[in-house]
Amino acid sequence: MATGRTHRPATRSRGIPEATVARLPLYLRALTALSERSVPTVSSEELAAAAGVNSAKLRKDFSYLGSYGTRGVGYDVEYLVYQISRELGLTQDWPVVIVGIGNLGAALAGYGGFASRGFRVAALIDADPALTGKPVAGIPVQHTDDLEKIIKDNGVSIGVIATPAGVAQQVCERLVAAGVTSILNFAPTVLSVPDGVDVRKVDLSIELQILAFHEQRKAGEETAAGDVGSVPAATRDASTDQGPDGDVPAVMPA
Amino acid sequence: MATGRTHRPATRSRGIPEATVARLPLYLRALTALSERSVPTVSSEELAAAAGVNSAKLRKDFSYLGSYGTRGVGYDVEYLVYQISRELGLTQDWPVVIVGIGNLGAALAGYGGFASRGFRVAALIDADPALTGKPVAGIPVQHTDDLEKIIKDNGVSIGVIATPAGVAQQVCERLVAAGVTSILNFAPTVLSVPDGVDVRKVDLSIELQILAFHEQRKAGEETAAGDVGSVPAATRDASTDQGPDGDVPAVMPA
DNA sequence: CAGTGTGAACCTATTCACAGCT
DNA sequence: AGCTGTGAATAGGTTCACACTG
Repeated sequence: MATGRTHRPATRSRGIPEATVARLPLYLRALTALSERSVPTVSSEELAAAAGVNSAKLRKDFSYLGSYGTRGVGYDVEYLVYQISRELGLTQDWPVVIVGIGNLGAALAGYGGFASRGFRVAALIDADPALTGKPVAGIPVQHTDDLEKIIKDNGVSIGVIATPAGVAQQVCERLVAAGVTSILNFAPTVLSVPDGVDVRKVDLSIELQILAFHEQRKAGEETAAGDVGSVPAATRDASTDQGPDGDVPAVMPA
Repeated sequence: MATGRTHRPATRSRGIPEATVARLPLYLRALTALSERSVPTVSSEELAAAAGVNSAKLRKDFSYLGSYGTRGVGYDVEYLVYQISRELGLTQDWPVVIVGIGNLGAALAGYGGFASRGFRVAALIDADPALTGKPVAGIPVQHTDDLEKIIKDNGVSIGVIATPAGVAQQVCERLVAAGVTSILNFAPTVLSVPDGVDVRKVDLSIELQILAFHEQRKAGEETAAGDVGSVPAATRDASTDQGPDGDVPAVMPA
């Protein structure tokens, strides 16, 4: 409990706001779809609609990357795909380990989203000896004892924790000690990490609770229904980010 | 432009800020742990540490709920657990359906986080007839054909989408048409929904990309120690950007 | 013109710091 | 004395609206 690291001194990166970074993957996905349909250019309006954001926000976001559009025309799809990929660091290979191969870990291992876009599952790790050697999604599970060696041999800097909450912190510490500096945490617990390590968390139960809050409110307001102007934001979608560096972001479960 | 946006105070009713709502589940989890250890009271400092936030923020958050603390003492654990639970709507039962029982859907069905705290998996739904009737995590899978009936019979207002991206939008529309007003989306696609429906998304690949962004920057800064100056966001000129000109991608994840 | 790029206004969230209660 | 509750200050993010450009 000693380290109550909850600060995020992490140098306010020059440039790109965190909220923008969190949306880049969204733009990239929309652009990739356009690219596959061989669409050559898009306007901020069209792309924004596809990504579910408003166009002013999108233009502002892109302006942080540079001036990649053409006035009167729009953005070159291929070019933007490349620029965003580069900005996100997806032009390189990111080996990832998944620790905790239960139902969730196994599902993650098989998830296609990993394979695409530069992420590669370098290893699956679990503490259960019965699993050791058994292939999950085509990858043999390795034992926790070898965690440090696996991390180092594969040059892994991103770790995914899908263990029970009770062991998440200690797994986290071993990952960090072995050299991991980014962690995606699916365990329902707050991880404390040293400065310089990023943690993002995905928490199903938190997401449901947030939905329940709004759901309850809707129910309560039915009576006070005032047909008046519709609620704002059409294509509104849930917030997303909030993930400063080493501390409490809060989003997505799984 | 064209869009006649009727500006409207989103935060109707005395609103608890969205950012605060997103943290309440975190506090609740920490408080529940304290409760189980029979700790009677906590200070904002202690609770904040357990939840991984700073104490001023926590106190401010609680102040939106009312004055539930005692100056000079702290907060009564049990009382706070109750107040937050009530605020989040967890004192009632929320039947939930999961649509798409693949690896992920099955993992979600088995996830303990559901059971606790008022959420109950009312049904599992999948389009594959081969799955129909087969129990997953003890619950028999039902066929998509019966989706509307299931929603209505169970009074479901929260739906979880764990289908492939390609069918997520249409599943979403059926859920909404049947009466669901809150959706937790695990499919990597942007859902568009009518006003009044909340969508929260959980996207593994987005999270990884955000981590990759920061990871890349860490690597890049190892050399450039002094990041002092900081370029004014505005007026940034291209001279400092890595020249994208000549270098053509070539290898790009599709 | 159509559509980008961006200052400026606006809104939301975090942090500070201290008055006020127990 | 200790700790909450909160106005005020600050920082961060979004939206507006329009000058400017291809």
